[in-house]
Amino acid sequence: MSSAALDGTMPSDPDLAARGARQQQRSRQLLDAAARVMEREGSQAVSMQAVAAEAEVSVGLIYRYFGGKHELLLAVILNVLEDFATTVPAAVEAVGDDPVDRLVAAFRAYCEVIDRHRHATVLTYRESKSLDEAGRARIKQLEVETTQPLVQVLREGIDAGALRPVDPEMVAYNLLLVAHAWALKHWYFERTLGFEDYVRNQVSLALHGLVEPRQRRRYARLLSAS
Amino acid sequence: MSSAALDGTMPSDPDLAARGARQQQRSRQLLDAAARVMEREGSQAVSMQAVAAEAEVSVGLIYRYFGGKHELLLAVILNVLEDFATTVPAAVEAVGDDPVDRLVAAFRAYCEVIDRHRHATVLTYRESKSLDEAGRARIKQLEVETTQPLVQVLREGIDAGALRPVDPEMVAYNLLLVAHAWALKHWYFERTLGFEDYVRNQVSLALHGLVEPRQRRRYARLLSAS
DNA sequence: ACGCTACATGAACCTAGATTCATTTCTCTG
DNA sequence: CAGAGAAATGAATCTAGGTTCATGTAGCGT
Repeated sequence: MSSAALDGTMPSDPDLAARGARQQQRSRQLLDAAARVMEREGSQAVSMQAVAAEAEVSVGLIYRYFGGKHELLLAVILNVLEDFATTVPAAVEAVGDDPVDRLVAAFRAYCEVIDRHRHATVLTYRESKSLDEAGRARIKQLEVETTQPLVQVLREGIDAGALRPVDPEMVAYNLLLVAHAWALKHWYFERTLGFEDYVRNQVSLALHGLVEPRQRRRYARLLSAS
Repeated sequence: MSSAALDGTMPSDPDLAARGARQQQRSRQLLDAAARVMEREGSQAVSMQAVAAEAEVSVGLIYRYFGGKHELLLAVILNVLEDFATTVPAAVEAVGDDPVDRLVAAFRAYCEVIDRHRHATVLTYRESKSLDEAGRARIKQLEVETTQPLVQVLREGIDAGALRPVDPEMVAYNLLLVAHAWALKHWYFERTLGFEDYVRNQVSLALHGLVEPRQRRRYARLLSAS
Protein backbone atom coordinates (compact mmCIF):
# COMPACT_ATOMS: atom_id res chain seq x y z
CA MET A 1 0.00 0.00 0.00
CA SER A 2 3.04 2.21 -0.21
CA SER A 3 3.43 2.99 -3.89
CA ALA A 4 1.75 6.27 -4.65
CA ALA A 5 1.91 5.47 -8.33
CA LEU A 6 -0.79 2.91 -7.85
CA ASP A 7 -3.46 5.53 -7.94
CA GLY A 8 -3.15 9.21 -8.63
CA THR A 9 -6.05 9.93 -6.35
CA MET A 10 -4.38 8.34 -3.40
CA PRO A 11 -1.85 10.82 -2.06
CA SER A 12 1.34 9.63 -0.48
CA ASP A 13 1.92 9.98 3.23
CA PRO A 14 4.20 13.01 2.84
CA ASP A 15 1.44 14.66 0.85
CA LEU A 16 -1.06 14.03 3.54
CA ALA A 17 1.31 15.40 6.10
CA ALA A 18 1.97 18.52 4.06
CA ARG A 19 -1.70 19.09 3.48
CA GLY A 20 -2.43 18.55 7.13
CA ALA A 21 0.21 21.06 8.08
CA ARG A 22 -1.20 23.69 5.72
CA GLN A 23 -4.68 23.13 7.03
CA GLN A 24 -3.44 23.41 10.56
CA GLN A 25 -1.86 26.70 9.71
CA ARG A 26 -5.00 28.02 8.07
CA SER A 27 -7.09 27.02 11.05
CA ARG A 28 -4.79 28.88 13.33
CA GLN A 29 -4.82 31.92 11.07
CA LEU A 30 -8.61 31.99 11.17
CA LEU A 31 -8.72 31.42 14.90
CA ASP A 32 -6.29 34.25 15.48
CA ALA A 33 -8.28 36.50 13.21
CA ALA A 34 -11.44 35.72 15.14
CA ALA A 35 -9.67 36.53 18.36
CA ARG A 36 -8.42 39.79 16.91
CA VAL A 37 -11.88 40.84 15.78
CA MET A 38 -13.21 40.31 19.27
CA GLU A 39 -10.35 42.37 20.51
CA ARG A 40 -11.13 45.22 18.17
CA GLU A 41 -14.91 45.12 18.17
CA GLY A 42 -14.73 44.81 21.90
CA SER A 43 -18.16 44.20 23.16
CA GLN A 44 -19.92 43.99 19.80
CA ALA A 45 -21.05 40.67 18.48
CA VAL A 46 -18.65 39.04 16.08
CA SER A 47 -19.98 38.42 12.57
CA MET A 48 -18.58 35.89 10.16
CA GLN A 49 -18.05 38.61 7.59
CA ALA A 50 -15.99 40.56 10.08
CA VAL A 51 -13.81 37.55 10.83
CA ALA A 52 -13.39 36.87 7.12
CA ALA A 53 -12.38 40.46 6.50
CA GLU A 54 -9.92 40.38 9.37
CA ALA A 55 -8.33 37.17 8.14
CA GLU A 56 -8.37 38.56 4.61
CA VAL A 57 -10.15 35.51 3.28
CA SER A 58 -13.66 34.90 2.00
CA VAL A 59 -16.54 33.95 4.24
CA GLY A 60 -16.89 30.64 2.50
CA LEU A 61 -13.45 29.57 3.53
CA ILE A 62 -14.31 29.70 7.18
CA TYR A 63 -16.99 27.13 6.53
CA ARG A 64 -14.43 24.79 5.06
CA TYR A 65 -12.36 24.86 8.23
CA PHE A 66 -15.08 25.22 10.82
CA GLY A 67 -18.53 23.87 10.40
CA GLY A 68 -20.16 27.18 11.16
CA LYS A 69 -20.21 30.03 13.58
CA HIS A 70 -20.85 27.86 16.59
CA GLU A 71 -17.84 25.71 15.96
CA LEU A 72 -15.63 28.70 15.38
CA LEU A 73 -16.77 30.16 18.65
CA LEU A 74 -16.24 26.89 20.42
CA ALA A 75 -12.76 26.62 18.93
CA VAL A 76 -11.81 30.05 20.20
CA ILE A 77 -12.99 29.21 23.67
CA LEU A 78 -11.34 25.80 23.72
CA ASN A 79 -8.14 27.46 22.64
CA VAL A 80 -8.11 29.47 25.86
CA LEU A 81 -8.88 26.45 27.96
CA GLU A 82 -6.02 24.58 26.34
CA ASP A 83 -3.71 27.41 27.23
CA PHE A 84 -4.69 26.90 30.87
CA ALA A 85 -4.13 23.20 30.60
CA THR A 86 -0.56 23.61 29.43
CA THR A 87 0.54 26.84 31.10
CA VAL A 88 -0.65 26.35 34.64
CA PRO A 89 0.83 22.93 35.40
CA ALA A 90 4.11 24.02 33.83
CA ALA A 91 4.25 27.10 36.03
CA VAL A 92 3.56 25.03 39.13
CA GLU A 93 6.28 22.56 38.36
CA ALA A 94 8.80 25.25 37.52
CA VAL A 95 8.67 26.82 40.95
CA GLY A 96 9.79 24.21 43.39
CA ASP A 97 8.31 22.35 46.32
CA ASP A 98 6.98 24.92 48.72
CA PRO A 99 3.19 24.56 48.67
CA VAL A 100 2.50 28.26 49.07
CA ASP A 101 4.93 29.16 46.32
CA ARG A 102 3.24 26.61 44.14
CA LEU A 103 -0.16 28.06 44.91
CA VAL A 104 0.99 31.54 44.06
CA ALA A 105 2.63 30.35 40.86
CA ALA A 106 -0.57 28.61 39.81
CA PHE A 107 -2.68 31.66 40.48
CA ARG A 108 -0.28 33.94 38.69
CA ALA A 109 -0.23 31.63 35.68
CA TYR A 110 -4.03 31.74 35.60
CA CYS A 111 -3.98 35.49 35.57
CA GLU A 112 -1.41 35.57 32.81
CA VAL A 113 -3.47 33.28 30.61
CA ILE A 114 -6.51 35.43 31.21
CA ASP A 115 -4.58 38.54 30.41
CA ARG A 116 -3.42 36.98 27.15
CA HIS A 117 -7.00 36.16 26.20
CA ARG A 118 -8.87 38.93 27.87
CA HIS A 119 -11.53 39.37 25.23
CA ALA A 120 -11.99 35.69 24.58
CA THR A 121 -12.62 35.24 28.30
CA VAL A 122 -15.39 37.79 28.24
CA LEU A 123 -16.69 36.07 25.14
CA THR A 124 -17.00 32.83 27.04
CA TYR A 125 -19.44 34.44 29.43
CA ARG A 126 -21.27 36.25 26.68
CA GLU A 127 -21.67 33.66 24.00
CA SER A 128 -21.80 30.28 25.68
CA LYS A 129 -25.54 30.59 25.31
CA SER A 130 -25.33 30.28 21.54
CA LEU A 131 -23.61 26.91 21.76
CA ASP A 132 -25.53 23.68 21.81
CA GLU A 133 -25.82 21.72 25.01
CA ALA A 134 -22.92 19.47 24.06
CA GLY A 135 -20.62 22.43 23.52
CA ARG A 136 -21.57 24.03 26.79
CA ALA A 137 -21.08 20.78 28.63
CA ARG A 138 -17.65 20.43 27.09
CA ILE A 139 -16.66 23.90 28.24
CA LYS A 140 -17.93 23.36 31.76
CA GLN A 141 -16.11 20.08 31.91
CA LEU A 142 -12.84 21.63 30.77
CA GLU A 143 -13.24 24.59 33.08
CA VAL A 144 -13.57 22.23 36.00
CA GLU A 145 -10.50 20.31 34.89
CA THR A 146 -8.74 23.61 34.60
CA THR A 147 -9.18 24.20 38.31
CA GLN A 148 -7.68 20.85 39.21
CA PRO A 149 -4.08 22.07 39.47
CA LEU A 150 -5.26 24.67 41.94
CA VAL A 151 -7.25 22.13 43.90
CA GLN A 152 -4.18 19.95 43.90
CA VAL A 153 -1.78 22.55 45.29
CA LEU A 154 -4.36 23.62 47.85
CA ARG A 155 -4.62 20.03 49.07
CA GLU A 156 -0.86 19.76 49.25
CA GLY A 157 -0.69 22.95 51.23
CA ILE A 158 -3.34 21.84 53.66
CA ASP A 159 -1.78 18.42 54.13
CA ALA A 160 1.60 20.02 54.72
CA GLY A 161 0.07 22.21 57.40
CA ALA A 162 0.95 25.38 55.54
CA LEU A 163 -2.66 26.27 54.76
CA ARG A 164 -5.79 26.29 56.88
CA PRO A 165 -8.17 23.40 56.25
CA VAL A 166 -10.47 25.13 53.77
CA ASP A 167 -12.70 23.60 51.11
CA PRO A 168 -10.19 23.29 48.26
CA GLU A 169 -12.79 23.14 45.55
CA MET A 170 -14.56 26.28 46.57
CA VAL A 171 -11.36 28.17 47.13
CA ALA A 172 -9.97 27.07 43.77
CA TYR A 173 -13.06 28.34 42.02
CA ASN A 174 -12.83 31.59 43.92
CA LEU A 175 -9.32 32.07 42.67
CA LEU A 176 -10.37 31.21 39.15
CA LEU A 177 -13.05 33.84 39.41
CA VAL A 178 -10.69 36.46 40.68
CA ALA A 179 -8.52 35.74 37.66
CA HIS A 180 -11.55 35.96 35.36
CA ALA A 181 -12.44 39.22 37.03
CA TRP A 182 -9.32 40.75 35.58
CA ALA A 183 -11.03 40.34 32.21
CA LEU A 184 -14.66 40.78 33.23
CA LYS A 185 -14.19 43.90 35.26
CA HIS A 186 -11.15 45.26 33.53
CA TRP A 187 -12.88 48.58 32.97
CA TYR A 188 -13.06 48.93 36.72
CA PHE A 189 -9.74 47.63 37.94
CA GLU A 190 -7.60 49.28 35.29
CA ARG A 191 -8.55 52.64 36.74
CA THR A 192 -6.36 52.01 39.73
CA LEU A 193 -4.29 48.88 39.15
CA GLY A 194 -1.87 47.52 36.62
CA PHE A 195 -1.60 43.81 36.00
CA GLU A 196 1.24 43.32 38.46
CA ASP A 197 -0.49 45.28 41.21
CA TYR A 198 -3.64 43.33 40.66
CA VAL A 199 -1.91 39.99 40.99
CA ARG A 200 0.13 41.03 43.98
CA ASN A 201 -2.82 42.48 45.84
CA GLN A 202 -5.00 39.49 45.17
CA VAL A 203 -2.25 37.11 46.20
CA SER A 204 -1.76 39.00 49.41
CA LEU A 205 -5.45 39.05 50.20
CA ALA A 206 -5.98 35.40 49.37
CA LEU A 207 -2.98 34.20 51.34
CA HIS A 208 -4.08 36.16 54.39
CA GLY A 209 -7.21 34.08 54.25
CA LEU A 210 -5.45 30.81 53.58
CA VAL A 211 -2.07 30.56 55.25
CA GLU A 212 -1.98 28.88 58.62
CA PRO A 213 -1.31 31.64 61.20
CA ARG A 214 1.79 29.86 62.45
CA GLN A 215 3.32 30.00 58.99
CA ARG A 216 2.66 33.66 58.39
CA ARG A 217 6.14 34.92 59.01
CA ARG A 218 7.65 32.54 56.52
CA TYR A 219 5.62 34.05 53.69
CA ALA A 220 5.79 37.68 54.69
CA ARG A 221 7.08 38.67 51.26
CA LEU A 222 3.94 37.31 49.60
CA LEU A 223 1.58 38.64 52.21
CA SER A 224 2.48 42.27 51.84
CA ALA A 225 0.36 44.17 49.36
CA SER A 226 1.77 46.44 46.66
CA MET B 1 -58.36 75.47 36.92
CA SER B 2 -60.08 72.72 38.84
CA SER B 3 -63.26 72.11 36.88
CA ALA B 4 -62.72 69.20 34.55
CA ALA B 5 -65.80 70.28 32.63
CA LEU B 6 -63.80 73.11 31.13
CA ASP B 7 -62.26 70.84 28.57
CA GLY B 8 -62.96 67.19 27.97
CA THR B 9 -59.48 66.65 26.61
CA MET B 10 -57.78 67.88 29.73
CA PRO B 11 -57.90 65.08 32.29
CA SER B 12 -58.10 65.92 35.95
CA ASP B 13 -55.24 65.18 38.31
CA PRO B 14 -56.90 62.07 39.74
CA ASP B 15 -57.24 60.76 36.19
CA LEU B 16 -53.61 61.31 35.56
CA ALA B 17 -52.71 59.57 38.77
CA ALA B 18 -54.94 56.62 37.99
CA ARG B 19 -53.49 56.33 34.53
CA GLY B 20 -50.00 56.54 35.92
CA ALA B 21 -50.73 53.80 38.39
CA ARG B 22 -52.15 51.52 35.72
CA GLN B 23 -49.15 52.08 33.51
CA GLN B 24 -46.82 51.43 36.39
CA GLN B 25 -48.56 48.16 36.98
CA ARG B 26 -48.37 47.15 33.33
CA SER B 27 -44.67 47.94 33.22
CA ARG B 28 -44.08 45.77 36.22
CA GLN B 29 -46.13 42.96 34.75
CA LEU B 30 -44.05 43.05 31.58
CA LEU B 31 -40.81 43.29 33.50
CA ASP B 32 -41.74 40.31 35.61
CA ALA B 33 -42.72 38.36 32.55
CA ALA B 34 -39.38 39.13 30.93
CA ALA B 35 -37.61 37.95 34.05
CA ARG B 36 -39.68 34.78 34.06
CA VAL B 37 -38.85 33.98 30.46
CA MET B 38 -35.17 34.29 31.19
CA GLU B 39 -35.72 31.98 34.08
CA ARG B 40 -37.45 29.37 31.96
CA GLU B 41 -35.44 29.64 28.76
CA GLY B 42 -32.36 29.57 30.88
CA SER B 43 -29.47 30.26 28.64
CA GLN B 44 -31.36 30.85 25.42
CA ALA B 45 -31.70 34.35 24.09
CA VAL B 46 -34.91 36.06 25.04
CA SER B 47 -37.15 37.01 22.13
CA MET B 48 -39.81 39.68 22.27
CA GLN B 49 -42.39 37.17 21.13
CA ALA B 50 -41.48 34.91 24.03
CA VAL B 51 -41.85 37.75 26.51
CA ALA B 52 -45.18 38.73 25.02
CA ALA B 53 -46.42 35.16 25.24
CA GLU B 54 -45.29 34.88 28.83
CA ALA B 55 -47.02 38.12 29.81
CA GLU B 56 -50.08 37.05 27.80
CA VAL B 57 -50.11 40.28 25.86
CA SER B 58 -49.26 41.15 22.27
CA VAL B 59 -45.79 42.05 21.07
CA GLY B 60 -46.95 45.50 20.14
CA LEU B 61 -47.86 46.33 23.68
CA ILE B 62 -44.32 45.91 24.86
CA TYR B 63 -43.33 48.64 22.45
CA ARG B 64 -45.83 51.00 24.07
CA TYR B 65 -44.22 50.57 27.47
CA PHE B 66 -40.62 50.10 26.48
CA GLY B 67 -39.07 51.64 23.44
CA GLY B 68 -37.72 48.35 22.17
CA LYS B 69 -35.78 45.31 23.13
CA HIS B 70 -32.80 47.25 24.37
CA GLU B 71 -34.82 49.30 26.78
CA LEU B 72 -36.63 46.26 28.09
CA LEU B 73 -33.32 44.58 28.70
CA LEU B 74 -31.95 47.65 30.36
CA ALA B 75 -35.03 47.89 32.56
CA VAL B 76 -34.63 44.31 33.74
CA ILE B 77 -31.01 44.92 34.62
CA LEU B 78 -31.69 48.24 36.33
CA ASN B 79 -34.38 46.53 38.34
CA VAL B 80 -31.76 44.27 39.88
CA LEU B 81 -29.43 47.15 40.58
CA GLU B 82 -32.25 49.01 42.31
CA ASP B 83 -32.83 46.03 44.51
CA PHE B 84 -29.21 46.26 45.62
CA ALA B 85 -29.55 49.95 46.27
CA THR B 86 -32.45 49.46 48.66
CA THR B 87 -31.75 46.06 50.19
CA VAL B 88 -28.08 46.34 51.06
CA PRO B 89 -28.08 49.61 53.00
CA ALA B 90 -31.18 48.50 54.88
CA ALA B 91 -29.52 45.26 55.89
CA VAL B 92 -26.42 47.09 57.08
CA GLU B 93 -28.40 49.51 59.20
CA ALA B 94 -30.55 46.78 60.68
CA VAL B 95 -27.65 44.94 62.22
CA GLY B 96 -26.03 47.30 64.67
CA ASP B 97 -22.68 48.98 65.08
CA ASP B 98 -20.06 46.29 64.98
CA PRO B 99 -18.12 46.83 61.77
CA VAL B 100 -17.57 43.15 61.09
CA ASP B 101 -21.22 42.35 61.66
CA ARG B 102 -22.08 45.15 59.27
CA LEU B 103 -19.71 43.78 56.67
CA VAL B 104 -21.18 40.33 56.94
CA ALA B 105 -24.72 41.72 56.76
CA ALA B 106 -23.85 43.67 53.64
CA PHE B 107 -22.31 40.66 51.94
CA ARG B 108 -25.19 38.43 52.88
CA ALA B 109 -27.67 40.98 51.54
CA TYR B 110 -25.74 41.03 48.26
CA CYS B 111 -25.97 37.31 47.97
CA GLU B 112 -29.67 37.33 48.71
CA VAL B 113 -30.36 39.88 46.00
CA ILE B 114 -28.34 37.83 43.54
CA ASP B 115 -30.20 34.70 44.54
CA ARG B 116 -33.50 36.47 43.95
CA HIS B 117 -32.40 37.54 40.46
CA ARG B 118 -30.12 34.72 39.54
CA HIS B 119 -30.98 34.61 35.86
CA ALA B 120 -31.11 38.35 35.42
CA THR B 121 -27.61 38.52 36.86
CA VAL B 122 -26.31 36.09 34.27
CA LEU B 123 -28.19 38.11 31.68
CA THR B 124 -26.26 41.20 32.67
CA TYR B 125 -23.02 39.51 31.72
CA ARG B 126 -24.47 38.02 28.58
CA GLU B 127 -26.40 40.83 27.05
CA SER B 128 -24.75 44.06 28.09
CA LYS B 129 -23.10 43.97 24.69
CA SER B 130 -26.40 44.59 22.92
CA LEU B 131 -26.97 47.85 24.78
CA ASP B 132 -25.75 51.14 23.43
CA GLU B 133 -22.79 52.86 25.02
CA ALA B 134 -25.04 55.04 27.16
CA GLY B 135 -26.85 52.04 28.61
CA ARG B 136 -23.64 50.22 29.36
CA ALA B 137 -22.19 53.28 31.01
CA ARG B 138 -25.30 53.60 33.15
CA ILE B 139 -24.99 50.01 34.31
CA LYS B 140 -21.33 50.33 35.13
CA GLN B 141 -21.99 53.51 37.01
CA LEU B 142 -24.76 51.90 39.06
CA GLU B 143 -22.73 48.79 39.67
CA VAL B 144 -19.97 50.91 41.11
CA GLU B 145 -22.43 52.77 43.29
CA THR B 146 -23.76 49.44 44.38
CA THR B 147 -20.40 48.56 45.88
CA GLN B 148 -20.27 51.75 47.91
CA PRO B 149 -22.00 50.36 51.00
CA LEU B 150 -19.39 47.61 51.07
CA VAL B 151 -16.57 50.08 50.60
CA GLN B 152 -18.08 52.11 53.40
CA VAL B 153 -18.27 49.31 55.95
CA LEU B 154 -14.80 48.16 55.00
CA ARG B 155 -13.46 51.64 55.70
CA GLU B 156 -15.26 51.74 59.02
CA GLY B 157 -13.82 48.38 59.92
CA ILE B 158 -10.31 49.42 59.02
CA ASP B 159 -10.58 52.72 60.86
CA ALA B 160 -11.92 50.93 63.91
CA GLY B 161 -8.95 48.60 63.83
CA ALA B 162 -11.12 45.56 63.36
CA LEU B 163 -9.93 44.88 59.82
CA ARG B 164 -6.50 44.83 58.27
CA PRO B 165 -5.66 47.86 56.14
CA VAL B 166 -6.65 46.44 52.76
CA ASP B 167 -7.65 48.29 49.58
CA PRO B 168 -11.39 48.70 50.26
CA GLU B 169 -12.32 49.19 46.65
CA MET B 170 -10.65 46.06 45.43
CA VAL B 171 -11.95 43.98 48.28
CA ALA B 172 -15.48 45.29 47.81
CA TYR B 173 -15.40 44.31 44.18
CA ASN B 174 -14.06 40.91 45.10
CA LEU B 175 -16.97 40.36 47.40
CA LEU B 176 -19.38 41.55 44.75
CA LEU B 177 -17.87 39.03 42.38
CA VAL B 178 -18.15 36.21 44.84
CA ALA B 179 -21.81 37.08 45.17
CA HIS B 180 -22.19 37.18 41.38
CA ALA B 181 -20.46 33.83 41.24
CA TRP B 182 -23.41 32.30 43.01
CA ALA B 183 -25.36 33.06 39.83
CA LEU B 184 -22.60 32.71 37.24
CA LYS B 185 -21.27 29.40 38.47
CA HIS B 186 -24.39 28.05 40.02
CA TRP B 187 -24.13 24.88 37.97
CA TYR B 188 -20.86 24.23 39.76
CA PHE B 189 -21.51 25.28 43.33
CA GLU B 190 -24.95 23.77 43.64
CA ARG B 191 -23.39 20.33 43.32
CA THR B 192 -21.96 20.62 46.79
CA LEU B 193 -23.39 23.68 48.50
CA GLY B 194 -26.75 25.14 49.36
CA PHE B 195 -27.24 28.88 49.56
CA GLU B 196 -26.61 29.04 53.29
CA ASP B 197 -23.46 26.95 53.10
CA TYR B 198 -22.18 29.08 50.29
CA VAL B 199 -22.66 32.28 52.20
CA ARG B 200 -21.23 30.91 55.42
CA ASN B 201 -18.17 29.46 53.74
CA GLN B 202 -17.46 32.59 51.78
CA VAL B 203 -17.91 34.75 54.86
CA SER B 204 -15.53 32.58 56.79
CA LEU B 205 -12.93 32.63 54.05
CA ALA B 206 -13.19 36.35 53.47
CA LEU B 207 -13.03 37.26 57.12
CA HIS B 208 -9.96 35.12 57.63
CA GLY B 209 -8.33 37.35 55.07
CA LEU B 210 -9.68 40.58 56.48
CA VAL B 211 -10.02 40.54 60.24
CA GLU B 212 -7.11 41.95 62.20
CA PRO B 213 -5.40 38.95 63.88
CA ARG B 214 -5.87 40.47 67.32
CA GLN B 215 -9.62 40.56 66.82
CA ARG B 216 -9.96 37.01 65.63
CA ARG B 217 -11.33 35.54 68.82
CA ARG B 218 -14.12 38.04 68.99
CA TYR B 219 -15.53 36.86 65.68
CA ALA B 220 -14.95 33.15 66.07
CA ARG B 221 -18.58 32.38 65.30
CA LEU B 222 -18.29 34.01 61.86
CA LEU B 223 -14.88 32.59 61.10
CA SER B 224 -15.83 28.95 61.40
CA ALA B 225 -16.93 27.35 58.14
CA SER B 226 -20.06 25.22 57.77
C1' DA C 1 -76.62 55.58 23.94
C1' DC C 2 -72.73 58.30 21.72
C1' DG C 3 -68.50 59.53 20.80
C1' DC C 4 -63.86 60.15 22.16
C1' DT C 5 -59.54 58.72 23.63
C1' DA C 6 -56.35 55.55 25.39
C1' DC C 7 -55.30 50.84 25.28
C1' DA C 8 -54.32 46.62 22.81
C1' DT C 9 -53.70 43.34 18.92
C1' DG C 10 -50.79 40.48 15.75
C1' DA C 11 -49.92 39.67 10.87
C1' DA C 12 -46.87 41.75 7.66
C1' DC C 13 -42.61 43.90 7.00
C1' DC C 14 -37.60 44.64 7.37
C1' DT C 15 -32.88 43.85 8.51
C1' DA C 16 -28.64 41.86 9.94
C1' DG C 17 -26.03 38.41 9.35
C1' DA C 18 -25.38 33.17 8.83
C1' DT C 19 -25.08 29.84 5.25
C1' DT C 20 -24.69 27.96 0.51
C1' DC C 21 -22.78 26.75 -3.90
C1' DA C 22 -21.65 27.66 -8.81
C1' DT C 23 -17.55 29.43 -10.36
C1' DT C 24 -12.59 30.64 -10.47
C1' DT C 25 -7.80 30.17 -9.07
C1' DC C 26 -4.07 27.48 -7.32
C1' DT C 27 -0.88 23.46 -6.99
C1' DC C 28 0.79 19.66 -7.84
C1' DT C 29 1.85 15.09 -10.70
C1' DG C 30 2.88 12.70 -14.90
C1' DC D 1 2.50 21.89 -20.11
C1' DA D 2 -2.02 19.50 -19.47
C1' DG D 3 -5.48 18.79 -16.44
C1' DA D 4 -7.22 16.66 -11.99
C1' DG D 5 -8.23 17.64 -7.67
C1' DA D 6 -7.95 20.89 -3.80
C1' DA D 7 -8.46 25.45 -2.18
C1' DA D 8 -10.73 29.74 -2.26
C1' DT D 9 -14.16 33.13 -3.68
C1' DG D 10 -18.31 36.13 -2.77
C1' DA D 11 -22.83 37.22 -4.62
C1' DA D 12 -27.16 35.24 -3.83
C1' DT D 13 -30.12 32.93 -0.55
C1' DC D 14 -32.37 32.04 3.73
C1' DT D 15 -33.98 32.91 8.29
C1' DA D 16 -34.77 34.37 12.94
C1' DG D 17 -36.59 37.67 15.26
C1' DG D 18 -37.15 42.84 16.08
C1' DT D 19 -40.26 46.48 14.68
C1' DT D 20 -44.34 48.74 12.66
C1' DC D 21 -49.00 50.03 11.93
C1' DA D 22 -53.76 49.44 10.22
C1' DT D 23 -57.31 47.69 12.74
C1' DG D 24 -59.97 46.60 16.70
C1' DT D 25 -61.92 47.10 21.71
C1' DA D 26 -62.88 49.05 26.39
C1' DG D 27 -63.69 52.64 29.53
C1' DC D 28 -65.72 56.92 30.66
C1' DG D 29 -67.69 61.60 30.63
C1' DT D 30 -71.74 63.84 28.67
